Amino acid sequence: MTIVRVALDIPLSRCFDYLAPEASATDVGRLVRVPFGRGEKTGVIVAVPGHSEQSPDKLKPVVAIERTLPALPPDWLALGEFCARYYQHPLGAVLNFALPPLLRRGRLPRQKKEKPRSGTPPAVRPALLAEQQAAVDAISGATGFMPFLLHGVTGSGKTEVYLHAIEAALARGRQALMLVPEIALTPQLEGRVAGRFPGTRIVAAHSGVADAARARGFLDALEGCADIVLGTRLSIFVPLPRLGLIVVDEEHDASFKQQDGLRYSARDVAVFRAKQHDIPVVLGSATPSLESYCHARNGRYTLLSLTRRAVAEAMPAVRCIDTRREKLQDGMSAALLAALELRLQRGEQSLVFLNRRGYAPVLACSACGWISNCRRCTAHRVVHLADRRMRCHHCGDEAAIPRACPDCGNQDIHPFGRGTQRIEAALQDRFPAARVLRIDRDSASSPRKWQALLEQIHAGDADILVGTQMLAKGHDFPRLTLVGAVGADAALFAADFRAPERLFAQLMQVGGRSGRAELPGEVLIQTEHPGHPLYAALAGHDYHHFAIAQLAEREQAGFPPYAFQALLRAEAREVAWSLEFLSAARALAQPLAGEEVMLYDPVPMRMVRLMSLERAQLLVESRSRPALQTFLAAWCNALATLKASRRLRWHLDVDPLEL
DNA sequence: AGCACGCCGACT
DNA sequence: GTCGGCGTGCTC
Repeated sequence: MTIVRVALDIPLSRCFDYLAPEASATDVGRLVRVPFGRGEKTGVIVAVPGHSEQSPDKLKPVVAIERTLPALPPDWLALGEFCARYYQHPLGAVLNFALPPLLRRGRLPRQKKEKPRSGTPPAVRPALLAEQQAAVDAISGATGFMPFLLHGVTGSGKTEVYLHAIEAALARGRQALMLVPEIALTPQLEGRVAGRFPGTRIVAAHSGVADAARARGFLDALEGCADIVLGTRLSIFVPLPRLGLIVVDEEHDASFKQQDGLRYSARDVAVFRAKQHDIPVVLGSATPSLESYCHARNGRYTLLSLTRRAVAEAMPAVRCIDTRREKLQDGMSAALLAALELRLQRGEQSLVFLNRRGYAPVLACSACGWISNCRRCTAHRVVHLADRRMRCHHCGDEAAIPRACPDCGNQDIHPFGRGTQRIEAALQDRFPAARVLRIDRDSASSPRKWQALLEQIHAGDADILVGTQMLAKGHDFPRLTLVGAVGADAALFAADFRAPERLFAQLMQVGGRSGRAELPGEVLIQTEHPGHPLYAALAGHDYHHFAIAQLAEREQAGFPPYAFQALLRAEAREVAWSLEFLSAARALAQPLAGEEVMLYDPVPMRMVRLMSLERAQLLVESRSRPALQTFLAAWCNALATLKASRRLRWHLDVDPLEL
């Protein structure tokens, strides 16, 4: 009697065996409907083992094996098994996550006639600079697994390198996979790729794609008829039998790391997958993650550099404005205001960058010390003057702005600090004739509104943009010649050891928005630490200097990438319960952690309360990834047996981005 | 995760 | 005497 081993989407790491009289080894990778408990579930056949550990009388027969779909290939299952092992997540849950929702439910997309893509002639291929050509040659010439770090300054034409490398892969009859950080960036990229490769089947894979289309794309890729898959982090799980190249654009971007469920890093999984397929992988960025840069320096990755802007133009002039001696006007220095005025006179656009939306981050009573705290989170409710409400940016808790202090009745309550709305209002007040446009998650709340704002900017219907990091990514504003950064210092001395890395990348990215076309750009950074090495490196456009200094600090402190980390987090109604669980988990870990694994003490999280749950975490660290992996596997096993683990929510985050 | 079983408090 | 609370255990 044939036995099939099935991975099911339940929070258990083991698989379940079933009887399947007509099954054979060719059914590995097929979806299967099985009885489970009182009901039925859909799972994936991961093996057809000769024997079962389970006593034969306990084995139930499968309901049906889905044979109209092609079986998922062994390498796809192996990818899932790797993720399950590495991220300590149940295999069934990983495979379920990797499948498009429609297939997950055992449904098939309606066979859609392939709409023939217009046979427009390929878009013109701009001539490559020598550096670009060298990068393309290196990537296309790679045989077998080879990770590249493509470090290219803003405007150096990284995308052109990707497209050439993809072209070479297609010419060899292979498929290409390209990952980008955000959905918002895929449509324009899709257009560019489609224009470049007419006659190829391009599949978009991200959460914005409708269920049927997503399943269709998945199956097309699986059957080998899709040539290029383009998408966000989840597209790393699209099966590609002829895969020949993986590209991860903006590889430093935090959105490649999933922050719930299967907490995987699509960038890291991409490298694994390239190794698995024995193909090259290109990680591209103007500000590479220190992890990738470290690999490039120690020779594990090949560094490809694009140092020159493809369109002949200078890098923007970056300058610090020392705000220590000055009385700021609405948070802005005289120098910044003068620079804005100059752009207004010249009819050029400016951008004031400030990573804080709302009017003011907090409302406070001057008499009794009352503060607009959120009822559910350890956070302040932010003043939104536009709709006269105060709102928590973490949980959405909101209320009307009170006329008087809720505690003492004092009418003298004030907003403190400033956000984009306040800067917008101040600028409008100061430059009444200027068209000030605010771009943040409030003003660009839907794709339609975002699109409208973009069109407004491009049409030249805006003089001063006030925006958050939303504006930093992927958009060109030809008439933008000034970027002013306000309130950047906050990240300089933040508790998170990755904060400087993020700040540098962010300022580099937002600075890169200025000075395209023939107009030279200028970046002004308001700071109380004008001599800080981070700003000096930024002014010198010297990523390497900054990165090397940061790596030295990290090595000194024993932080990643010189150590590997995992975080056990717990959340409960009271932080004491979370801490109690973590203490028990730590006790359990003690005998499992050898010399090489370091256990820290459980601590409340920096923002203890979120959505009425109080959180704590326990950091585990090792210089050796294998040692950490071995430990985590054993620990996870033990944790499952801990009965306290069922009374609260907990999860393990391997390679966490935020501590 | 679901879903049963199972043993202790307030209700017709 | 029952209804129902959620602690504990199992699912091939």
